[in-house]
Amino acid sequence: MPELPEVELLRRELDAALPGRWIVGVDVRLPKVFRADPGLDCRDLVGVEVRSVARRGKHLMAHLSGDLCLVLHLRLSGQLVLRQGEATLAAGGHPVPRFDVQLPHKSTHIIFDFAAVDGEPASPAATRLYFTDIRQFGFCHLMASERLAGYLEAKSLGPEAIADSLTLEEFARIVGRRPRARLKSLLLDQSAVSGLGNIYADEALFLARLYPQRQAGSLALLEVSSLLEGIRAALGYALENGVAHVVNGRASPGTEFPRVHGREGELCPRCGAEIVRLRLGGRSTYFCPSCQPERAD
DNA sequence: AACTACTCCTGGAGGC
DNA sequence: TGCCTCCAGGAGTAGT
Repeated sequence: MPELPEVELLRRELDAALPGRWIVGVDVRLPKVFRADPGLDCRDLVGVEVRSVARRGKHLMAHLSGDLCLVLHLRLSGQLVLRQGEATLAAGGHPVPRFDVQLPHKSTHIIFDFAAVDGEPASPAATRLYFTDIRQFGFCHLMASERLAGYLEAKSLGPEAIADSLTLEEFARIVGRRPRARLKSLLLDQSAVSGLGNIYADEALFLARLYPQRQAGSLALLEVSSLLEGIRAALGYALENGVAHVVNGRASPGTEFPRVHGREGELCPRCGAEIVRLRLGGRSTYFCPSCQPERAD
């Protein structure tokens, strides 16, 4: 599912391709996925220029001319594909359906049309951004730029999981604030640290050799440090080497990343023990019972 | 504070 | 083949 690495890699592609382009049309095919603040609607996007594409946690923010901002959240299965004619200029988010299929299709809910930019032929192939979401949980939200800070504030997002500014000292403080929380739940809580989802939370705990059900308050400082390193390593690996490929809760065969998530019954790449699945808060959690023992020795 | 359960939704998998 | 049930999950909310 799109988590921080998927969203960040998509952001980079969009930020390389969209700024300077003007929106000339918006086709909202599924109204519930397009939200707007009072007094605004999708027609206000026509004639607006994209200035930059930013990210906070798993939220994408397109900063627009006219003091507007479009916030996107992909949730479970959202994806964005930017096409110019047949060519794909940017694509990311949930890998299903594949990025190279014919667009639009029945799960394409919003289409943004862009005008040609300077240097392109007078009538270039149409440039379109397709918002697709099989499960329809993702959304776009149009608001005035000045409203963005308040909007994000209301989400109570914790610090970015990969920010250099997230020091061990601060992370220890965050962990210490929820002493009874299970580690897995803590990592999924966007108000603690933002950006992790089910996949990378499992990977971070595996790298840190920590049992997902450990209570946060039971960690020694060295373990808190390992956990922070595990988070950075799991996210950093995905940002540098390509994102984890997991579909319907199963890791793709033949891949080595993710290492434990979606691999129940497979062998731990570190010690060879069998990877176990646990249901925690209604969510599947995968770990190695040998590398991540219940009690620290 | 921290847990569970439920909601939104579709598509894929497995059972029979 | 087809119908049924279950499962995947981010985040919000309600209840305990």
